[in-house]
Amino acid sequence: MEYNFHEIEKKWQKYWEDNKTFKTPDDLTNPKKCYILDMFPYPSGAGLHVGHPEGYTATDIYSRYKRMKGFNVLHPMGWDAFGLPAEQYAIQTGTHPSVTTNNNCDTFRRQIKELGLSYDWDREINTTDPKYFKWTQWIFLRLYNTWFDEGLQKGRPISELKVPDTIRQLGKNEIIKYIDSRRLAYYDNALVWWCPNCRIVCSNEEVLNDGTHEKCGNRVEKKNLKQWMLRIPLYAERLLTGFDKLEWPEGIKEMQRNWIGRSTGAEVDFSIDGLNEKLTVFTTRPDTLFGATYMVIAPEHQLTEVITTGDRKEDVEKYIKATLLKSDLDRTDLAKEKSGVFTGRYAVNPVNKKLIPIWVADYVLTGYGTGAIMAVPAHDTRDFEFAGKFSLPIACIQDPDVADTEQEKRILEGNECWTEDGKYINSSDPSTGIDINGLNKEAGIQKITKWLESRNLGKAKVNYKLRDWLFSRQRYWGEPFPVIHWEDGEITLLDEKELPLHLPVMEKYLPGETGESPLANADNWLNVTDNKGRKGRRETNTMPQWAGSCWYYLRFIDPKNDKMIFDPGQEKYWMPVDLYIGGAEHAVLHLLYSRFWHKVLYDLGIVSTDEPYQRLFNQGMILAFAYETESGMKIPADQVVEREGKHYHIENGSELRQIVAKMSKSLKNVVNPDDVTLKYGADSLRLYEMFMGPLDITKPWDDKGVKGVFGFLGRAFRFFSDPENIVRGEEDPEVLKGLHHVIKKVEGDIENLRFNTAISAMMIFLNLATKKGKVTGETAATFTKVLSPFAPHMAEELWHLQGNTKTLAYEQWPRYNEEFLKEDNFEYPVSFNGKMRFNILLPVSFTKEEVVNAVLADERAKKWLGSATPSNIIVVPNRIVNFVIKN
RNA sequence: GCCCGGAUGGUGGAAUGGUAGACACGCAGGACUUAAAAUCCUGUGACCAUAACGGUUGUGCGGGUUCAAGUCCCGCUCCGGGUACCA
Repeated sequence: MEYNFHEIEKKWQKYWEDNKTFKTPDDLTNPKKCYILDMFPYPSGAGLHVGHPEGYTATDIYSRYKRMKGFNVLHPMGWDAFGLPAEQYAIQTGTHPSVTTNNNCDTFRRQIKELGLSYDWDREINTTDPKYFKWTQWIFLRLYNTWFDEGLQKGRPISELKVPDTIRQLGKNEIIKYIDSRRLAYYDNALVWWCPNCRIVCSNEEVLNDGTHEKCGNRVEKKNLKQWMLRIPLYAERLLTGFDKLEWPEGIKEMQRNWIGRSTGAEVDFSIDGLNEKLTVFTTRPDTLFGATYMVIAPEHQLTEVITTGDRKEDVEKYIKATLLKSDLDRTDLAKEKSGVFTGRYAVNPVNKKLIPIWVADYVLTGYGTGAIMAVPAHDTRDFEFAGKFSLPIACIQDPDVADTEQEKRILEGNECWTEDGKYINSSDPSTGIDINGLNKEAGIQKITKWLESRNLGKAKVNYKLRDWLFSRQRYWGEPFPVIHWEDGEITLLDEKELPLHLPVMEKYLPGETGESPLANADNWLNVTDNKGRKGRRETNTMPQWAGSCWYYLRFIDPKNDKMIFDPGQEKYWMPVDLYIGGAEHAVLHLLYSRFWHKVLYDLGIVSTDEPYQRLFNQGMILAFAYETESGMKIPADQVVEREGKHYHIENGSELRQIVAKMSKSLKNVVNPDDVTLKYGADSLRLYEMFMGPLDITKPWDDKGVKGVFGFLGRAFRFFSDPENIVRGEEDPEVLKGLHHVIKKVEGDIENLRFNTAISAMMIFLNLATKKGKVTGETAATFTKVLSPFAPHMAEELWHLQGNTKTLAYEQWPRYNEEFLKEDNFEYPVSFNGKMRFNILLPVSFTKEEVVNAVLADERAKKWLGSATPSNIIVVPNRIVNFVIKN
């Protein structure tokens, strides 16, 4: 029978849909459960590209396999549908973003269904649906009403926060201020990049070197905007320790650890000469205090103005202005040439009471530590560079552990920077009573930190790179904050019962010129009056796209519940997510934010697990071939012709190099899954996506490769659908061995997400079966089951042709029998000094001695051994024989 | 610069420290066909050699550990991703 994939695929997709084959079981008594999740997509107008089906196919195979293994499987799909493109389109055309979004979702849903993925479509969710974002807003209320108890390392309801009496005495305003300062969500000014042309806040990476916006080329400016922020750094420690139990790729854990950026050190207070202020610095090297010869504060530091003396004001102000104009990248670029100005003021070094000058420089950042540093040029490369440029003193306080005496001399004289370990010198002062001379780094840090703490001059301190999360956008198409700002300055949140707060319908979606969200123009929606006549305005910022994706896995558990965020019993059954697959581009942000929310919900008793995603896997990017000339000029794929495996320019005939690059319109190398499905069918697309290589690596799409798996499916179908090939009676032992081998191999490979080798094992079996020409009906049925997670349409069709009337989706996964896998003989590779020379077939039961004797009796061994006597003979049973000959 | 990942035939890739190149693409030859496509069969790392057998070499580069290294260790080169002076 010919392999008519179009007909087969249409037929079974309809069957699955009509019969709701993949509806999640309601019976929660089955102890075997598996929650398998894809990172849900943003439904762009461009439709699916071949990168999407990679992860989706992987989870689909895993889901189908787990069902056959008797698991209750939860495998849902939905849309992360808030986002800029729909809003931009609305600005241009006036079409409401929900219309665009729904159209895009329809396209995505159709395309995904055409791939035969076994989602439970009854659980589809959409982050832009008010029934969904009602609960996103609900979580925001929780964040706002939670504080972090550092002692218990746990989030707690704000009602449990004790306000100190000293604050209480200061009155209502101070109490509110205190409470607000402890909430996980707070409202504050934040300095952000603003593009006046696009009327949008830009991220650092969107701002180019020359200070222009990468999207429009216009100059951006720094703007202070009122923003919602989330105190994620409070959870830094929990986010770090949570990794321990998780089955995540080590590299991803490492990237998140680096992002959180824990560092230990000390905070040290410096008093300021002539002012009743102190300057606190964070340092990882309190041991180098004696080497601190100047200080630097960030231009944005709140004390900069106070510290600057009259005669220096002009210079400092000029410098601050210049800094504000630079993009962050610019600031770092100029870092090669460090810049800074003297404030005219001096600080007192607490260890020796020496006066050291205070400078302002943009290499010190406000966002990290305390925004001020003590500079130790002799032992910090940045400080060394800066001191060199501005002729500041360099005091070496550590005799370096270095063998090179010339280098040692340079370091001691302050002509070279030393950041490694060594023995302290010049590090004592009788007047303050501290002496660490002779100690090494570790001991020095300990001693001086203790000394600082005993004198109340500083304390040990852990610092994180992780910063507060800027959690608002000046956009229309996002979740509205359930927040009202009253005329008297009070901020209140809507009551739970008032949710969801809908987005108003508008005619114009353009943001305001001043950085205000388009919502500021929705007068009817915006202005509110309470029952006492007090006037207020709703929050006009909306939440970032992260909000919806931070918790969607929880809603899938009980997506239609309109009474609660989800049913706790069902949550307890399904959580945590057992397998989570998505692109590595979300390695840090999405996963970190999502873990943070989850931990807050856990602390509040809303979810039952501390971590959301037990096992994580990142699929690699799919690239495509592209072509370039000898000189490296890129040639669009439609201008390239292939002859005898080589590539030539269609016009001038010059030979081109095949390279691997990202798919892009300009290179004309974008692959659309619809084209592949049309030509080869969904099963072939699925199979090729998996056969290309390991799931986690970056790999190029090759249309020719699809032909390979298409050929395999065609051969398989023709062979197993032909009654002449299916016989009764005993199975051929070789076929039986092959069959049980493939069951075992595919099973192990699916568990380890190594689908490429599973497919090649199936190819090997098919090659064997076709060579034999005949298999039993039982073998055919078993192989059909093994193939079914990979090529489900074809497998259902074969299953049907084999006389079955029900779907095979819930058939039991075949069990392999080790007995059939046993070999009688093993073909030993025999090597001499590690070089393989020949093979010899011997019974597996042979002892080492028997093996050696059998090999020595072989003519070929005599040839390689010659007259020499082996000094050693290594026999690894059923693996290798190696003769060691010394010459 | 730093962090993470990678480098194996013409191509994608396979290989618990134990026969490097499974499986597939491509290519070459053959069968079928008036012909092509499709399908099927055979060969295919490179080099040397042959009537045939065979041999040498080979996993980015240089060292090392080991009876044995694509795999482990040290030092590099190049490529991809992330990040931007993190005190």
